[in-house]
Amino acid sequence: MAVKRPTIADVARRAGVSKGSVSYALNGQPGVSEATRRRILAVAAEIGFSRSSAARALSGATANAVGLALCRSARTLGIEPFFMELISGVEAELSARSYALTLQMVTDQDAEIAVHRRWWGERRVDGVLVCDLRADDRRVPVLEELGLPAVVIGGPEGTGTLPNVWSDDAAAVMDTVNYLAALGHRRIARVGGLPDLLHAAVRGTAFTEACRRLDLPAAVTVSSDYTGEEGAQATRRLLSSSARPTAIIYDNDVMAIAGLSVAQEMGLAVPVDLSIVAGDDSPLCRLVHPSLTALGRDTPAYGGQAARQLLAVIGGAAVDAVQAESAQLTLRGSTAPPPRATGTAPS
Amino acid sequence: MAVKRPTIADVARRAGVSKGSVSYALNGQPGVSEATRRRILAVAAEIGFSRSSAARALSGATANAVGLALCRSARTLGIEPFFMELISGVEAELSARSYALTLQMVTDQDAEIAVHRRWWGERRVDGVLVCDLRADDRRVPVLEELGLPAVVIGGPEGTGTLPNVWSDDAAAVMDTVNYLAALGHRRIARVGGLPDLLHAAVRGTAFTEACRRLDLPAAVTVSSDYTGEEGAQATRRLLSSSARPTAIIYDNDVMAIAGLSVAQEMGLAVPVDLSIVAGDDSPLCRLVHPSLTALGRDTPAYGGQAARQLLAVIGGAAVDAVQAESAQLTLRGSTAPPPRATGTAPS
DNA sequence: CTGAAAGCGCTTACAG
DNA sequence: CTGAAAGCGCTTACAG
Repeated sequence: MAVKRPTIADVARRAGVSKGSVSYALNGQPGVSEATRRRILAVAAEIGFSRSSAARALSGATANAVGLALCRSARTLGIEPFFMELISGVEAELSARSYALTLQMVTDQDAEIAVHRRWWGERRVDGVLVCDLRADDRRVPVLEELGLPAVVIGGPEGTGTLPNVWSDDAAAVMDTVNYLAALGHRRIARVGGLPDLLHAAVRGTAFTEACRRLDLPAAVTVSSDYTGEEGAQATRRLLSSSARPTAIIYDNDVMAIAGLSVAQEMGLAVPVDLSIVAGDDSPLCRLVHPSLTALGRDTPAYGGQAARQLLAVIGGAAVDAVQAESAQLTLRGSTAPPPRATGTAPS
Repeated sequence: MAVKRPTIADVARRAGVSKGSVSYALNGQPGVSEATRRRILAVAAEIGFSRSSAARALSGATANAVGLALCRSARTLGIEPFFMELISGVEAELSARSYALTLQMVTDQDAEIAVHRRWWGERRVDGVLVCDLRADDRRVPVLEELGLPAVVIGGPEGTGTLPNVWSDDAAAVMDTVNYLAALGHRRIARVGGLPDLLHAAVRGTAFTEACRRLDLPAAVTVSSDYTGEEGAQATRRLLSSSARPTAIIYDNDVMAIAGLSVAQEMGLAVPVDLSIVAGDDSPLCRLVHPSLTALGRDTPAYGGQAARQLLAVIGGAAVDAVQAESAQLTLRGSTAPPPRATGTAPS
């Protein structure tokens, strides 16, 4: 038996006040005495009243919703812990402030832009979060033009006038290279992510630069799409080359796990013959044997930070870029000094 | 520079018709000539008009949104491909019909019920999807009472009058046990999920029943919370017991991977000394070495099915339970006949 | 501090 | 087929 939804008029009638007073009481605004406010709130709670989000949105208030469009396939999203952890963090922050999260999957940047335009036209969301920033990202100017509050998760470059939350990926990669070099590795390779993504490019540049500084030869980077398949394929190629690397850095956890399997199939022991570092830490890295040394950070907290910033922008605050903590290297069982036999002899 | 959002009045003015006509044209309803309809749609497209979702919702139409509350921690959600794949499937179906997905994380069933009540009161969603059905699930009577359209992902028992999408978990488990028994395994154990969850209970019962029919001794089930930690712990316990199982069935993929690592740590070769079956298939199962034999199904399609059903309920259709395909066993490298030495001698 | 009223942008009977 | 108008449930100036 469907229940009838109470409206603000029901509350007003039962409390013996006008609808306006109920609204003021609910919004915590002046205009009602403390006693009246209490009575109104009690009545509202008693009859289980919630204000219609549609009516609130229509009368000029906000939609109380934030949008997130994700441009990855179902399979990639499923297997990458990163996004779900990010979403969890975002959502926790939003729901604490009674904001809803509206999620949409898109297939490409054009579709995402269309979604943003539609959300804006429909007034469905008060603002959006932007992931996977690309070089000359076309979403940025559109959001600027629309005036739709937005926060970029990424950067610090390429965000236009939009505020952003970012972490220093370059530093994290350099730390990793330095650590491997300190162990004695000379031939370090990297399996990077989609080269179009700005953060992947930043990491790639940092990797090359770190290797150059340490005077390491042939800092090979192979690009991939973050899937296990491509991670495995890249690993096979690297390990079959004449100057086989003694350490490989992967841009995420899934590829690192795939790389570990490939090494094992090829009869290489990890970490004795090959060291592996996963570029994202997640519980997956502790599941495999040996467990993987990984670059980790608190992804839910990162998402929460972005959500807080977006709510501030929506609230009209002037918001600057926020730098989150950099990823930290957690040492586990997949890294060790290189085998002596395969070390490059000093010339 | 923020752009002004066009309203239906802007379209009406430019097209030289009334607002009512624009509405009819946009809704594909009779009341406008074909020529007028075309002109109106052209104008709407030209000025980038989208109807305000708030205004539509307020004037009696639907919210065009569907809600999903998830009761798992950020970490669990992140590492379990199942939920993100389910969400992807749901979302793909919804966005094809211009419905939004509103997502919220909750900590327990009370919180979830509160969210459902609030969504209903706010008219924020037109219906909800219900996951992780429990015995005597308290969400069911609440949704029935509110009359909020809902579809349960699970069952077939315990769904009350709510329609549901389910797959035959019992059959899948029985298939698995039969397969392992056919390989020659006699001591099969199972690492199950949260015993409160109805589908975990169904699988547990099916497992016990299948073992009984095949006259297998000691069909041990250890319960867990689906995390790698508990999966590893349960595996250690099972493999340390005097009558060590020669095969273990895990209720998801993450625990199976954790179990594989534990076996390797304990010096057991998979599948020579121990066979492993993962109760969920995902790309993770192909990443590890050996790859895992797994019970798989098309999870995005399952979510899509649920979404279609919910949209039908929202549309006022009488909707029955839908049975999705059962999970199918995909044979990979983690299953083989048991070691002969450890087989139970015929008495 | 309180009440009556306009208005947000749609949809939908209701007359023409 | 078309137009004028009421109404959805709120918020918020505006008088009292």
